Amino acid sequence: MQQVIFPTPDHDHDSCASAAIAHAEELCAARSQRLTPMRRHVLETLLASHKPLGAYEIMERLADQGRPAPITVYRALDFLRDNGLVHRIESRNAFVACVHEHAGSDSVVFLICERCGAVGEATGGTVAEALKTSCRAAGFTPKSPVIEIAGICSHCRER
Amino acid sequence: MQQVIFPTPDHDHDSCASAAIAHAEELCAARSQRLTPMRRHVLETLLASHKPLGAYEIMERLADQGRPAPITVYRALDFLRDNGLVHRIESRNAFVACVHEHAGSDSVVFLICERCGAVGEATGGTVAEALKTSCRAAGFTPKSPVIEIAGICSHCRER
DNA sequence: ACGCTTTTTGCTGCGGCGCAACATAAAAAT
DNA sequence: ATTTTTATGTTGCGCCGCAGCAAAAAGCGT
Repeated sequence: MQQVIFPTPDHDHDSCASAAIAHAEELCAARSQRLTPMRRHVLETLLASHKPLGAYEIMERLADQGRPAPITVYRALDFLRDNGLVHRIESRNAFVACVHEHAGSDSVVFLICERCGAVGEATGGTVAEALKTSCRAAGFTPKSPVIEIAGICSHCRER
Repeated sequence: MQQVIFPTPDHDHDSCASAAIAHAEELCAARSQRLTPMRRHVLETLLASHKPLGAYEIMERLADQGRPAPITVYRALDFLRDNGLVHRIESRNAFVACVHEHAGSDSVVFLICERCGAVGEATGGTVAEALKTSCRAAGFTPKSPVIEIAGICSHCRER
């Protein structure tokens, strides 16, 4: 876990969100995928919160632009996930915007603060290696590791 | 991941189930917790399947003894989880009986076969260490790691 | 054995999650 | 401009998970 990205409570949401949007735009252009208004809105909503949001919560936050149906949000989320722009937090039935650029299909470790709800994302170098080795030993061919750790983040701990 | 327990398709369900029940009985006795008929039925159901089951599927499999309400199953599952006899598979909204005896609060790695649905349980020695170290580096205080890996088990791969 | 407390189970009801199936609209391609 | 593809809207439904209260069962002291 070389690189840990934990959003500080006081960082500049706006700039990091717009950077992420810019990245999403590039990426979609490069793949000739379409970052439609709907998909963009969903991504922006997640970026603005910096916390995991349920699909229905995303719906509500988009209510001003004409509240979309659940399925619409799920479809946008599917698209964003397929393109590595959003992750699903299984243990929360929720979604977060990805704040770093994935090199291919890295395994990612999520650190979920139980107090403030923030989600830190870490590229799991050592951990991924250990997992791969262990899977091989078990004759198991892994596809998508889900690693989610609940706990208390450093900012909350200091209080 | 020193010890990997993946149920072979041809192993003796009955004997491993009865062993697990015996263990559950001892453990509850030692803690003066009550392994009531309902709780025992739920545990037996999970042991008999050796695959993750949703709460509602457990319900159906108990229908012959008078189908319990969902909440009843959930309460039994809560009890069994509290005592480390059952795990929840977050990525599946389902539950599996624990087939090995946990030494305290080990972190466990679940290997979930996408083809046959079997769940291998592995004590995550190396992985757990790597995770702990990484969390410390990030200033994150971990509680309960959730590690679930989807893939293909060795038995299915050979076909 | 009796009442009292604690624990467990049953019952009713509800809200969140996730998507299938079909219809419509918008964008790309020819 | 028409056809083809892709995205969004609409309707509806099934699963998941539990709150809140009532009833029953198990432990406990006298």
